[in-house]
Amino acid sequence: MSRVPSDTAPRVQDSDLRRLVGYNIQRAHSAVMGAVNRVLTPFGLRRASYSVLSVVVETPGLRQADVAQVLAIERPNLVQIVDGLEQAGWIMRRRADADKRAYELHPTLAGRSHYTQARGALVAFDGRLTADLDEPAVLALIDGLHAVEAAGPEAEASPAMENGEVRRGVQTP
Amino acid sequence: MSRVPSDTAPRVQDSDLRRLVGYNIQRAHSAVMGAVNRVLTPFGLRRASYSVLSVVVETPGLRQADVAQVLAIERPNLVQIVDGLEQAGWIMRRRADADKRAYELHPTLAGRSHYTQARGALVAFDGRLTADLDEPAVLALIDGLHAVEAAGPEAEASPAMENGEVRRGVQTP
DNA sequence: GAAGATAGTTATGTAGTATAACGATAAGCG
DNA sequence: CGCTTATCGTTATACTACATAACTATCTTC
Repeated sequence: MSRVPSDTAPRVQDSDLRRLVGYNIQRAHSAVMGAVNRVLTPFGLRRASYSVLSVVVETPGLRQADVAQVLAIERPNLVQIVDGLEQAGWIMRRRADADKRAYELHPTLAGRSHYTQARGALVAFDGRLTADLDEPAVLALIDGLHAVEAAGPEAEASPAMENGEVRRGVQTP
Repeated sequence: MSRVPSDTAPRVQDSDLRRLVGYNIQRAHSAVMGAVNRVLTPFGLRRASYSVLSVVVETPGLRQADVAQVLAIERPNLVQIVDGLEQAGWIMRRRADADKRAYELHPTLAGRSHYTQARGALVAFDGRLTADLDEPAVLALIDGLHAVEAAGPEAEASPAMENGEVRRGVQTP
């Protein structure tokens, strides 16, 4: 070891990026999601199917479009997820009497039980993620993430995109 | 319109998921990253290439493997990113005299300038993401994300709890 | 009853990321 | 020294998540 720049301190070479909330979200996301999947895999679930099962157990009778909106996923992608959950016997599609196009989603008994078990494992894992934080810090973290999520769509309207065009090269690296 | 189950309040149907830090990270991530890309696109950059350019400007002379490690991306994926940045004239590959296999990455003058401009736009956008939070809240958010990122890999080890583990954080009733 | 909107579905595309394996060079060890 | 093993950059490839267009059946509206 011991080559290159300054061999003194363990300098962090992404300190510029670390000031960006978005970069920290991305790093935390990629550091955590693989592990979440590995927690859910033994239950035959993925992140998306777990979240759908959660919503269906929590609020039975929602239609697929409602679930898609709640979870902010596209309806086409929801179809296969619901297929999988239904074939596993954890939820049921029931035609809505008010609207013969729509399906209401209901959990089965097995689905409720299975969700409870998976949730136990996932909540335990999630708690370990924040083991180094006290409770106010965890609440501040969740609250901050929620605020960022809410601000996300609106923040990209460029209010102060003054003068000069910056683009020079036409590259796309 | 107005057909929902109980038409009283705008009930949140993912409250069970909202207690999970991981879920909030995922939602914030998907709410923000598209916008980040749209901020960077006018500069001919993507999230990954921006982060590489940032590290190369901040710490010139790192080798590709070092950059990959700093950014937690796989070396194969770094190759095309460096290709793009080099073809755009923003960074250079320089053979390391100590190791004829390795390339040291250095920013060009144009690269430094371009990075400064892109960073301006991105920092402005990132600030808008947290416009609803005061500064302590932003610091708590970043700190919490960093803690989660650090805990991520270790948190998935054994479901078998070792000795007295203090369970803090948010629990389900 | 016709026109347009909506629910679920199918097919398909794209971006991000991960893995295996290769040639070239380096480092370790007899 | 010569052999083995490890590392650097690279290529090719695969998989996952996510997004869009368009179809059908039905609903809504006038």
